Amino acid sequence: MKYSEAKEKYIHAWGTLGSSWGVNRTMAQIHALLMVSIEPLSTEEIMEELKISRGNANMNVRALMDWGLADKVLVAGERKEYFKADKDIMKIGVQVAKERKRRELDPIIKLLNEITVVDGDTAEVKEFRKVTKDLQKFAGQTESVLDLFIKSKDNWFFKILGKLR
Amino acid sequence: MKYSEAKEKYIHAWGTLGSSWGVNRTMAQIHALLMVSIEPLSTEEIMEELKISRGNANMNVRALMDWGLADKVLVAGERKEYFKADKDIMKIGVQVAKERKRRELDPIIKLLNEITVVDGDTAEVKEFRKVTKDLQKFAGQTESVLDLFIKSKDNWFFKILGKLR
DNA sequence: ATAAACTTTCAATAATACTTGAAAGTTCAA
DNA sequence: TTGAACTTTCAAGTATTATTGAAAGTTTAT
Repeated sequence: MKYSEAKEKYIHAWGTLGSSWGVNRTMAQIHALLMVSIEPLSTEEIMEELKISRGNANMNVRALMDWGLADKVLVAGERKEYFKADKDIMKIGVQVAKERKRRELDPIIKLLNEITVVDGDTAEVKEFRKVTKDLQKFAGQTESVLDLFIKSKDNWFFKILGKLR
Repeated sequence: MKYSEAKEKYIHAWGTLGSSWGVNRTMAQIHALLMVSIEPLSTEEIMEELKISRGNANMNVRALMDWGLADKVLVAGERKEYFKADKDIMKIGVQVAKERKRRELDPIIKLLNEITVVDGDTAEVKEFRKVTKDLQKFAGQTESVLDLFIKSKDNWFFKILGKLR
């Protein structure tokens, strides 16, 4: 397969995957682009490559930096800002896990803590309490796993997987 | 907290969570509703409770069944269909993992297999190959973990977690 | 066969999310 | 200070996705 074709497919696919992961398409595409480029890219270059506007490029590059998935790179003697992505896939995984935990799991845990103290003792309320307590437990376990993953310096996750098989 | 308030918050939150998980809001809300109700619910009851149209209720109930998260229940002597959700949170987790793997991971693995055979040996192409191979490896490992999780009869995931801490 | 009870479909509409591009803001060298 | 080089903002426009509701389809009892 030709490089240009492969690159295009890859960027496109990454965008699609991103959208089913709560990350918007363009942000995922910029990330994909930075992942495979050798040199850091400027906003101009990103705009050009992905055929997007300046505003869009700017917003999504900032979002990537928010997520800890891209960094500014200053080139000596240049005013322009350049951007690069970390290419270590495990680090990316950790970053994404961290962000999603913060944005999604944490609020859910907070909510569950609030609502499991619902008053009453009708069958309905008992059932509600049972279900939400189960969810709370599950959320707690998930949190523990994610915390371990996030804090892991090396790759315990897959080391364990190796032992299991 | 009053039951009605707690229930409302819970359904609302579940809907929000759902949307950042690739499941649409209404589908997640119907699921939340079925999770806490003691009896199976009819389309009418779902419409009433969530203030949604018949078409919407019907479509999303079907989607839930597609995902394996809800089942039809036939009540003797009734024409109407009723629906219930499995309340075992681990089973739900497994179902969701299964569906998402099929819809998201599988296509990515397929794509990576295609594009890692890109031809050329410029620095650019070499980098591309390196990055996509890493992704391929990561995707493969993720697949293995998911498969283990999906096939697990009991809860190995958290048993191991227990041993780790 | 008919009709009542119920479910499904789908074109139109509404809601949401994304993108643009030009104007405003910032920084810095001279 | 000025103005050129660059970045950020945001209102308006576009695209995408979800929802409605009425009509068409299906099933079952009689």
